[in-house]
Amino acid sequence: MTTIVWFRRDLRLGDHRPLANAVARGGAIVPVYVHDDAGDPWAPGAASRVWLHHSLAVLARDLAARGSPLVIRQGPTASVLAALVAATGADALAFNRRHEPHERAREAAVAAALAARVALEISDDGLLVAPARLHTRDGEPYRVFTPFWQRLREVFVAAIPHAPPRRLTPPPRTVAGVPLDTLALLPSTGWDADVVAHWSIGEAGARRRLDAFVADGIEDYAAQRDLPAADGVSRLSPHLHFGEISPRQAWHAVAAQAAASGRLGVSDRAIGWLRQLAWREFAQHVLHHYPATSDAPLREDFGRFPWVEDAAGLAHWQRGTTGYPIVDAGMRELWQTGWMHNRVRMIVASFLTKDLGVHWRAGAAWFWDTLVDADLGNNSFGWQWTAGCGADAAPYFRIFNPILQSRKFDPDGHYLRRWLPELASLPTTALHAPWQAPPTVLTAAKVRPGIDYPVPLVDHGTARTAALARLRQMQA
DNA sequence: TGAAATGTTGGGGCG
DNA sequence: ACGCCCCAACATTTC
Repeated sequence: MTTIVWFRRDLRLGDHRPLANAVARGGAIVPVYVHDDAGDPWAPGAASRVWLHHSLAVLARDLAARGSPLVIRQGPTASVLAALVAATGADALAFNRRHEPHERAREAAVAAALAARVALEISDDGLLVAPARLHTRDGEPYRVFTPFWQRLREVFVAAIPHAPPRRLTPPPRTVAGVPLDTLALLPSTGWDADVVAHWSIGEAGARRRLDAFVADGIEDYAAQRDLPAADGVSRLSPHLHFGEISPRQAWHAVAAQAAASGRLGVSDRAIGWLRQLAWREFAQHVLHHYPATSDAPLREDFGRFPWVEDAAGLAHWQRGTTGYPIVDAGMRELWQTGWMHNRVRMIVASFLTKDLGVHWRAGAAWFWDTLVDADLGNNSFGWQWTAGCGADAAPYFRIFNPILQSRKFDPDGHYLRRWLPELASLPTTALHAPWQAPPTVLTAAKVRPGIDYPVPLVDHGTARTAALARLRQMQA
């Protein structure tokens, strides 16, 4: 009995059903990763590739330590796996589903090539609940979050996650693979060192972060989560995207912490974080049911929205030189760390799609390349939500005022000063909108408008009016 | 998981 | 003392 376990975005040993089932059944296990970007319109971006490299390295080390090394191969997935089946005489192929359109196509190709030759054991550990299990009374997919969340809480049963296997039986004959470096996931220029330094990539690091957050952070989450200067969010998104922990493990950790502190259920404050986990779940389900939404608006009337061609504006937004400090701080945090606080993601996304009128796909593409947690479901969902064309979307007219948001959520300016050192000497009153400050204040802080820090790309009031006019144009 | 525009109210300055 | 106005504070509606 030999099982091939095909690893994808489930780069962990704990709470991994394909692996746990294979171990329980007995026999040899061949862990495999197949690198196959050809033809994938949403192949991982630069930041994701960096994370993937390091996460694979950790997984390979952990698998080797348990007795069956990771086999890395590249090429068309179906033929690579077929070759492995032939070489190992495997009886079963076990893997976790993914819900991106291109990944579902890969799964179909694999099934077509191998269903007659091996048993296919397909799990869905990337989600709390399989998409087919959650639907409205009419049998339709949910398109509004609140009823989705209520139903999810009824359907999902928190179970104790599978423990990681201690020992894996290798196949009788060593299976050849390629070295990880062959995949060339890392950039040649070395920009990735700064990004990697901000994280502890891999299953053990993910577990530590989850445990630390549940122990120390979750009770303050409701009060801190919207403050980008605070260390108030879990920062688990890249670990969840790559499957270094599962959402079930995350949910269980919260529930176990509640039980350990003698509560009957999860506290109201911790529920707020589980709710965020459910937004992730919702985004995955939406992409599953509406696979075109990585590229096309869910709301079809937005198909004729008059987006603005503004290459220069887009470039300023990407580089963090819009002249709006909260926008620029966020974009620089993204560039330097591969991550951005979610409150700031909403602000920068609103600025791009509404103040500049640039198509949400341009923003989604930039995030895709620069975020270490880039995830097709979450990214497409989030951008469509902001643009007003997605599921449970903010009404189009809900336009963020970057100055008010900045004053409200970074009142002391710690976040702005951290990412915009050229403004650090400004008094807090002037920090959120430097162009409004008296010249004497700017001079004293050594800020020359247009030289040390850009003047605003647009006037928000004017830009807002123009954005509302574009909406009326669409509706006309 | 908005913000601006508009409406309402009530305290206080002032003639 | 009274009416008038201003406007902050808050509420509602509108985008």
